[in-house]
Amino acid sequence: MNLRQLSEVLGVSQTTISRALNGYPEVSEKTRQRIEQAARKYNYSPNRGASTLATGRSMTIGHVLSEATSRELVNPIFGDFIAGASEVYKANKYDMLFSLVKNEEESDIYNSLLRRGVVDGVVLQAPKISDERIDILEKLGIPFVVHGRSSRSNANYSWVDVNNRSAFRRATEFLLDLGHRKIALINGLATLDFAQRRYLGYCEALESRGVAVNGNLVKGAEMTEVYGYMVAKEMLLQKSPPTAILTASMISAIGVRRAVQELGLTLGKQVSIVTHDDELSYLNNGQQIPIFTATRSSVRKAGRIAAQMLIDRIENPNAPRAEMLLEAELVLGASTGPVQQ
Amino acid sequence: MNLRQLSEVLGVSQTTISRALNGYPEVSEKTRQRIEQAARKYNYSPNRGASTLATGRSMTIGHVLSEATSRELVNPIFGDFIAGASEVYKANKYDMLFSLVKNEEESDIYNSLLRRGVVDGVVLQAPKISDERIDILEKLGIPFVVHGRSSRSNANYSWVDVNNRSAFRRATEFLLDLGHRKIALINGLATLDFAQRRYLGYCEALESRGVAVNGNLVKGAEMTEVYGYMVAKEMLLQKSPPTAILTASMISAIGVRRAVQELGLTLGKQVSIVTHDDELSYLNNGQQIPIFTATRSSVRKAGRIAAQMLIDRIENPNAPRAEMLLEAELVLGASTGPVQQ
DNA sequence: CTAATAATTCAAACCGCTTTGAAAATGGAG
DNA sequence: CTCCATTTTCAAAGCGGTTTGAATTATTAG
Repeated sequence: MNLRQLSEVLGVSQTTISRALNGYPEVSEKTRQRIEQAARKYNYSPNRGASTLATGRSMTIGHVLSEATSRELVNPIFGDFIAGASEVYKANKYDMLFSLVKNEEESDIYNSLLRRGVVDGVVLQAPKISDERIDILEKLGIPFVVHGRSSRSNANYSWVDVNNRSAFRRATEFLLDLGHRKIALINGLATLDFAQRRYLGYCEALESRGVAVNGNLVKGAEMTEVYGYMVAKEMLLQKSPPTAILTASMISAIGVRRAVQELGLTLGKQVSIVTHDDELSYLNNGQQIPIFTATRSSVRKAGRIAAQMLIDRIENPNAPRAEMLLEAELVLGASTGPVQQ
Repeated sequence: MNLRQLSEVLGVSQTTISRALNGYPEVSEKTRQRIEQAARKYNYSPNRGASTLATGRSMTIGHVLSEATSRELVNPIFGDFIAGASEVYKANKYDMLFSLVKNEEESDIYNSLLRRGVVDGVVLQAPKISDERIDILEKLGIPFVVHGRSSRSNANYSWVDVNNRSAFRRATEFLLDLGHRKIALINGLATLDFAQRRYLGYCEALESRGVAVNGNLVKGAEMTEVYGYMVAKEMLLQKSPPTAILTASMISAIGVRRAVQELGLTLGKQVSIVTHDDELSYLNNGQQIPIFTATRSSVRKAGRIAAQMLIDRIENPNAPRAEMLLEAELVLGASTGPVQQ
């Protein structure tokens, strides 16, 4: 059933139907009722291609996820982030388009999505410290929102981010307070902005207490379980092993725990761990007492906020850029304790 | 730059350009070259809304993910599955549309996506033993492919699935061979088809060796780390605890491991674990020697296959339904050993 | 060199919706 | 009851492609 057919059935012009269904005031309440009822009865919804063409709006938002060219890695937080975003999209009648691209194709895809009128805006994830994508999007003039920030960019864009720096400063200070001095950081990929900020927070805390940053105790790569395991094991076997480890995600923390236990050490005794907990739905950090002491911030919430910001930008292009800095909680769990002599 | 503008610049009709770009034979190779070059130069791509309208094809495939109404849970395998699918979509110039819906809205969404011409087909994930969605899709006449199967449905649909039954039969037999008789199963949600099949495989193996299935040793729910932990702990504290545990995913296996270790037991000694490994990119099952003995099958590969099947169905609606049963490998890891006296 | 055929190119119709500017219907005031 | 202002409805013009059937040009045969 299309618009013309419905208009014939109802004996009313297509204009009137369109107006009635899109909430324009030029149609009487009585007619609107009648039309809405008929639309339901005959199972009519406007064709997407046609309305896109007529309005110039696709009612679709793009999420582009780039995978490292080397290893084909999917970010574990991805699922929860877009789950949050898609709640908001649905409420606002947007659809979500998803593209997975190799790094080197990423600039093209934006151009292509925009040019073809496939999306009305995009969400940028996992920005690098210096990220040319932001400039590309700025230049193309697509509405976009960044999940995270890009430190070196001086473009004026909208973003949602966790206060990674202060979270990791606090986490490090907490470990210092427990007497730890050899504190390792098993970070995310060093080129990513969030990892950089966490590193800065970590350094700040150490330096404020007069503890020198030891390069051997800082590593970063994609946050897999195996990576956490490998690095932790290596560090713990050094002649002067760390007594505490900060790690960038629950997944890598699980790997670190495996290494600790394999070496016959006990969590919270010989080795303390603090991680960052994105509150992934399938990976709760324990129940009453968290498994890991953690800096905690819901990535799903971040998804919701990013989605709403983007919709606002799309529907009101002249509004000023929005910024939202989410503070992480520091929750105390079973994985930390005072340093042992 | 749109088609009309490009045609004016080139001094060629719109028809010719469209044909040249879409690979029709009615245009000379020389003209085609010239047009393709110009398209690149002027950054022209056909508008999606317009071509959707003209062709009736949206070149978009929908993935609908339903979240349990009670707990807002995102399936951890989701990311890798769609990563696989989206490789294939990209190669075939399809886009991927993603909807997260509450269970009760799921039937509507298909109707809506189809009616509005938003997608050309959909992928159905996590089918239940008895799943009305399959009938809905059948009735609507949308091309679709199921990731998994629905045992009670007698509809004739295309699917890709892991041989869950034989995988878990083999895994159970393997544990029996090691002398285990008290073997627990920590399964996925009992309403899901894959969980049912795994349960059947488990029962088959036990019964073939004359071991009775003990209802206290079989549980199922969403596969989170915490769930694995809780159930394992409870079971291991029974008066007659299991000596081996089968679990449905790496995530829950990690929870089981936590319980085992917390009770001061050793993996592969007092307690053996076999899990199913979907080969998630961020959760490798160890390196040289797998952490867990596991039935292994790449969910990313399943995503690729499902995508290709669906594209085939869309482009060739009369082709017979396709079925693909992937056999899981049984890989030996460090989490299993002979039963202890 | 012309006629017949094949290879290209073209103008126009169509896909289904939104939206404009004009026309018709309704209501209120004089 | 007429006239004017206000509501309500309408026909038609896009939006930007694809595709059909006709017209043009190039090629080959006679």
